Amino acid sequence: MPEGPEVEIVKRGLLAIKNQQISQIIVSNHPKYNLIQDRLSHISRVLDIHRIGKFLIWEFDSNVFAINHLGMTGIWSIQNTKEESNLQELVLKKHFKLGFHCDSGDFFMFEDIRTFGRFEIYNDDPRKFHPTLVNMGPDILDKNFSNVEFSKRLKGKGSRGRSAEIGNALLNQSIIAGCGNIYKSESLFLSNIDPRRKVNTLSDTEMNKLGESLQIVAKKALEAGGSTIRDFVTVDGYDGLMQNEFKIYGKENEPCPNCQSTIIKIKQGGRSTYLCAKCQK
DNA sequence: CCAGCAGCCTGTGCGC
DNA sequence: TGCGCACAGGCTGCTG
Repeated sequence: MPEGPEVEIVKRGLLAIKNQQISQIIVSNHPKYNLIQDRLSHISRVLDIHRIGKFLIWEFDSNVFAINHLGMTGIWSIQNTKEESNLQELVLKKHFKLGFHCDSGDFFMFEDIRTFGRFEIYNDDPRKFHPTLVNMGPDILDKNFSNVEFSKRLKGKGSRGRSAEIGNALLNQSIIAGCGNIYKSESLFLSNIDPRRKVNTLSDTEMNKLGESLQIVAKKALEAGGSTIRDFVTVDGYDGLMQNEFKIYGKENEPCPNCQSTIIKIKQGGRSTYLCAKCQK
């Protein structure tokens, strides 16, 4: 579901839980979740929530951490439960997975339709040792984003460079963190680069331009409150507006905003990719 | 080390 | 109205 900017927006909303007193943790019976109840039994507060790429890292008291990923359809929301019946209703919802009930009455609830999401408990900060997190590439929202580091990872370690298509490489989080299928198409369009180009054919100038474009698109998405195609909403239930700003994503058969030629849709690695074959070389 | 692919899931929208 | 199919914003683990 969400890419880096959407996860950042979710994180900012969730920070409302910081330092609240958690009175009750409710976990669904789903096999992916039913074991975490015990491992959360000693926690009473959230100290902080961090984002790394599309992952949220929850930092609780008692030295407990969680790796939380929204997958495609994970949704956090803040619900009011002044009446006990409200709470019962919420936890019975079909895709309810996990919830933190606070003394204030706030109920922080995680739902996940396709259960691609995760909430896994650790006794140390997983950013220090979890391979996926340790190897994460530069983040598209990082103010100190390094084009040098991005290019280095894009080129890979072999002398011949990567043979993957750039459209696929941008979904590799160890190359660039926080980019997903939508912003992939948007930033390649902004860079005038054809998604089918092999990474090892890109010039340094093109890589730099791509690095810049990724940041421009991500920043714009963040300011627009994220993209709501289907499921994404803020924790307060608001849709994003970035989908109204798309230049290319989802615009098959529509005219290119630059040159008016017809936008095409192709399959790359099983995913839809949109491009203007005239503008993107 | 790298590229490609199946698999994990449910819901929706389309054509027939 | 119902059925089958393709598709959906992501990641992991396996193969070669």
